Amino acid sequence: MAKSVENRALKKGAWSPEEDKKLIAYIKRYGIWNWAEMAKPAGLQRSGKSCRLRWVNYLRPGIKHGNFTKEEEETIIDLHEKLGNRSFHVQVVSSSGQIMVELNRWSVIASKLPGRTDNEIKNHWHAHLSKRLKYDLNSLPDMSDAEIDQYSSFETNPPPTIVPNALISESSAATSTNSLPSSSSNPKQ
DNA sequence: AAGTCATACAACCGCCGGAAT
DNA sequence: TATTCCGGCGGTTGTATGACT
Repeated sequence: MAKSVENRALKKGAWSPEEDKKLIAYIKRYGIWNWAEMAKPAGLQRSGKSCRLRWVNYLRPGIKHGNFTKEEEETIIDLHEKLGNRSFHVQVVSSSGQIMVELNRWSVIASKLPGRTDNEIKNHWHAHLSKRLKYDLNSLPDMSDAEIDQYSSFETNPPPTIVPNALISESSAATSTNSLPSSSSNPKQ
């Protein structure tokens, strides 16, 4: 199939207020139907991916900007610890039966923080929280490699991962707010 | 005041999975 | 069944801004 979008002369970099207005106006009028095709009639020389990212992360209604609260940071750290793997699956009960839905780490965390986007959480994690955890680990008492080997059982007892088959309702899956296994199911707790 | 460095944030790239054909 | 496209994600990069010397 031929590429449906002309990739030449696509604009990159920061979005201007005019571009934002164009995208918002187009989506208000026609809705989201195909990111790759929408940019051109919207008057934007942007890739579909760029438009989608801009909308999802900044222009979409309800997006919260600004500093993360302590509670939000704790939520991120807690969930990041639980969702160590890239993704997991949940079973969703729909009228047509059970279907499996894949949820990804950052989007799961974002679903727990209304108004926050996965990209914003990811950036905040890399910029702040990962470093903070790193420093916390560095503040642990000194142990030699031999001591670490002696007391660790990583080979036979790897860190726990999420048990994927949490049974959730369709309505809760839509917001993903109740789609995580409870913390009590995590052996680390 | 100017230059340098560190930090924060916006955006891009590459990849993958699902849907459509 | 195979192929192609689109949406979405994680990781990474680029740039603006502030702090420091």
